[in-house]
Amino acid sequence: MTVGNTRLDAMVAHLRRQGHRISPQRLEILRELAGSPDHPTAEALHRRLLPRFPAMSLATVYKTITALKQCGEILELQFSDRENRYDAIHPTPHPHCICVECGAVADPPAPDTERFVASLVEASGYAISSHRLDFFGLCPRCRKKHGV
Amino acid sequence: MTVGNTRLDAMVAHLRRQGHRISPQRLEILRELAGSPDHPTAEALHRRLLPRFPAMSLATVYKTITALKQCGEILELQFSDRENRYDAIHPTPHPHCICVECGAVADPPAPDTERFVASLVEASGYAISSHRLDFFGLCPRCRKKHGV
DNA sequence: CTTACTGCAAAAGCTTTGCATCCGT
DNA sequence: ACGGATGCAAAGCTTTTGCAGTAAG
Repeated sequence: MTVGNTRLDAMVAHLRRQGHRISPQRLEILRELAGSPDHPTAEALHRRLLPRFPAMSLATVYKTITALKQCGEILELQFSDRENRYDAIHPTPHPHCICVECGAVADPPAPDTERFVASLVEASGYAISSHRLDFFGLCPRCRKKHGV
Repeated sequence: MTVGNTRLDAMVAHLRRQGHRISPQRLEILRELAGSPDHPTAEALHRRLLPRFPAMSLATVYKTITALKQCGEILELQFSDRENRYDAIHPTPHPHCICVECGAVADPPAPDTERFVASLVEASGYAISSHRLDFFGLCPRCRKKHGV
């Protein structure tokens, strides 16, 4: 059962390489991120770790996220009307599906993203370096509840 | 010189139809939006209108934006680390280019957006109703400054 | 040992809300 | 006249920052 540490190891290594230190709290935050495909919020991470670190501060979570952003080891999905969501499992830009009812965020089976991005990059006149592709709608579970 | 009022008229009509009233301030906010292809922030709108309405409150701008959102007559580009930007000229989802240096937002000559969106909608399992396609990079002007 | 990290509390930044008054319709 | 709009100020939420103490390397 030593599989699945790849992402964790990569994050730890990259942080160390950048001069960051790995405290027990930070290690657990990274582990939680590496094992959370649900694109958690900072608060959700904090909540999940409180049992293990009853004194952990939410600021510590944010500071770790800041370090990861600086390393390009986490993707931040910004929202102005709710908490940001994070994806440290796939830190490079890719499409997301966001439920307008329950807020769930998922990685859809991405189709020909490459081609689409390439064509826009070419036509834009901008020197594109990154992108964000969000799709809003009802997730499968909320669809059932509404019979849609 | 009566061209270009189409969007303004549509916004006014839609707001009226929803029971909203059109005050002089509100009319000017709508006019400013209809004539601003630069995706202004709420504060930018406020700033541009102050000469005409020295007592206008920023809250009034936000309240008008809220009414427009309710009517689907404005597109809101949310950000958590800077002010939201608004597009009332093209209120339906479409790609945007955002300059990571100066913050400029532009509508690129969109390519086959339809096909891309359709393919993702189909594969996602979500009942997609809307989307947001952002591309980040240097705008033409900032490219020159950096010789990129 | 040096310097980054932690936890707490305060601050910051943008958007929303409450309220009295004003004004569209 | 009725009920929405305005302006001001206060509140709200999420994220960031300052600081003294602690601990990683």
